[in-house]
Amino acid sequence: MTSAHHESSTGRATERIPLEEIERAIMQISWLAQRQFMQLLDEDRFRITLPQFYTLIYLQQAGEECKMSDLADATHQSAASLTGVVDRLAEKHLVDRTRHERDRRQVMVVITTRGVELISEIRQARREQMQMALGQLSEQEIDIFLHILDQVLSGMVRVIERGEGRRLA
Amino acid sequence: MTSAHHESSTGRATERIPLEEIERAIMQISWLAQRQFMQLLDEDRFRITLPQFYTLIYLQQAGEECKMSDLADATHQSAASLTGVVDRLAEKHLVDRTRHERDRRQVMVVITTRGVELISEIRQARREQMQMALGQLSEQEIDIFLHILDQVLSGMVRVIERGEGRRLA
DNA sequence: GTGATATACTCAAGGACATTGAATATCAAG
DNA sequence: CTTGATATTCAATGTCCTTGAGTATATCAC
Repeated sequence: MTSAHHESSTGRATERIPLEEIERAIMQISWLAQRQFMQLLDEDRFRITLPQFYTLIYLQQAGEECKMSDLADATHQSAASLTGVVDRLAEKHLVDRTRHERDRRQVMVVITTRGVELISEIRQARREQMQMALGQLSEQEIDIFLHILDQVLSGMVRVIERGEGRRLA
Repeated sequence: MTSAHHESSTGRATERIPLEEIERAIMQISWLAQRQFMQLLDEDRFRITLPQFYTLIYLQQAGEECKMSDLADATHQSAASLTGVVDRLAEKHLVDRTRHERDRRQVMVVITTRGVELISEIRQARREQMQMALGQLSEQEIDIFLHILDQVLSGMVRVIERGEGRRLA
């Protein structure tokens, strides 16, 4: 799995369609990104998990307290699963749980100052890793890549939301 | 988390460097790709997990039996973790474990015919999802994207191998 | 005002997989 | 034969995923 283009460098007898190549590359990047990021997050200075991290990221971007149900939807986690994730984040004082001012069924979650600081440190460490990984790309390539990544991301959001809709049906 | 470019569409007071944007986009794509793929793999017709899938993919690409230690390295899983993953794959008759012909410490793993078939079906289903996600890209964009993805992947492999080397140090 | 229904979140059970450290079996070198 | 190294598995613990159920609360219809 060390080369994304391995099979294509062999004979051209079987022409590869580019979408398959992209599928494979995204698959490998997703897996590698996940394993690499797990290693980084497991360092002594951080000690959080991927689901915890993405939950914090969402809360930070939201800028204000969130409903558990919105947080679950946005991070594509089930409500049951998210309850435990937020439990562990609260134990680490990275989030606080509060009540909705009017609707007592709803639990609100907000990132703490400590949580914001942790996210900031993690992103700095990530930036360093990413710079190592992407250092060979030209500025033009970076701009094009970014533009296409946005479109890919939009497409993926549509697909996953459709999949979740189908599951609720 | 529904727009990869959300913050950039706000005021230009704080200029974003493209590497940060790429970092964020890759982070989001990784997370979404993982959640989306988990849903697909959990369908009744497949019923395997991400670690199981990537382990099978590697075995299929290897084309022959692999040592457990090589398989662990290539898939970035610990040997202890891989033992359980291979246990469960064997229970589902997707892999077989055999002995090394000379070195009895080594356990060899090979994908079965049934495993190859499952991988094939999953990739077909993935292709359909990816086509939905990427359908809006032009052929030129696809070619450029693929080219850059390969470079990104190579860079990430270097980073993760460096990280694992540091851990062994 | 009451009962029915829906919503929001949590709990419980079970399974998968991640970690660390130890155990066991085997191989190679001297 | 001994010693050190290697390969894999085991055990304990923690995290997170699922499904289904439980509890509290809000809304709706009459």
